[in-house]
Amino acid sequence: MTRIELCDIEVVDRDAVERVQATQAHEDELGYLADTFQMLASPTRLRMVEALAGGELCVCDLAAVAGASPSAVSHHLRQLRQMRIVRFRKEGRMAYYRLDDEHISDLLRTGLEHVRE
Amino acid sequence: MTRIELCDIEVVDRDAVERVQATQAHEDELGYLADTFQMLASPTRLRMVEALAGGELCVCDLAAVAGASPSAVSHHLRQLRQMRIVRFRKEGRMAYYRLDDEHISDLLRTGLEHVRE
DNA sequence: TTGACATATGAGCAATCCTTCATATGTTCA
DNA sequence: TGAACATATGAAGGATTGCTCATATGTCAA
Repeated sequence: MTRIELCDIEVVDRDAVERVQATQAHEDELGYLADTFQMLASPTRLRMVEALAGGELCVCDLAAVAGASPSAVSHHLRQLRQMRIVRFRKEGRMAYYRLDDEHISDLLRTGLEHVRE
Repeated sequence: MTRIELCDIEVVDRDAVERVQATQAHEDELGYLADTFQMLASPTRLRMVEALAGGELCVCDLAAVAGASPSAVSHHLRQLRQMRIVRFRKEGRMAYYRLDDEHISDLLRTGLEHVRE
């Protein structure tokens, strides 16, 4: 933990700061949450997630919808899998992806509402 | 628009692809949405946003809560302002920031639910 | 078994991000 | 007015990202 630059009075409202600090999520939880939002911070991945909000799709069709190469899409899918944004099932040589849970489409919908307001 | 690599059969389920394409958000909207999620994709900014979910704070206190320098926090706040994640009011030489609307705390809550499940 | 194909993955590169340092702006108070 | 201070901002550098290209894996069909 490096020493941080601070205002001379340190904090303006010490009570407010301590109240906030008491309720903050833990470090690792926040890091994980940041990584989760990072997954939604790319237009290509957003197109993929938006497409999957309508139902499962194979990698090939995801690539067509997202306007990206199957390779790029596959790289993205691995990240989305690791962050539990998507799940997939294998059927022969095909892989069908879907959103992991309803939180993801919630995030998408709320985000769209925000940018459209 | 560069030519994209495609599976030989082009798409597996043409109907599904066309159905999805018909309902996708527009390019600029998705770009804007991606930028919005990008704002939530940094632990420091997340701590700031989480803190502001509890009420308004000045830059100095935000820096204390986020464990970052006032300079770094100010840079982040400019971005958050530009993406309409936060609003602020000036009072003398102080600046008090708050979340722009309830969508932001919704995103935070839903995100936390997702990572905690 | 062999060739074609859907998907996955490693390396590498340009672009972007997050922070620090230095400095600027505007306000308060002595 | 001038010093102190809260906040803002530009430049710069190391870290991270998103893509492409090359290649690997596993499946299907002839």
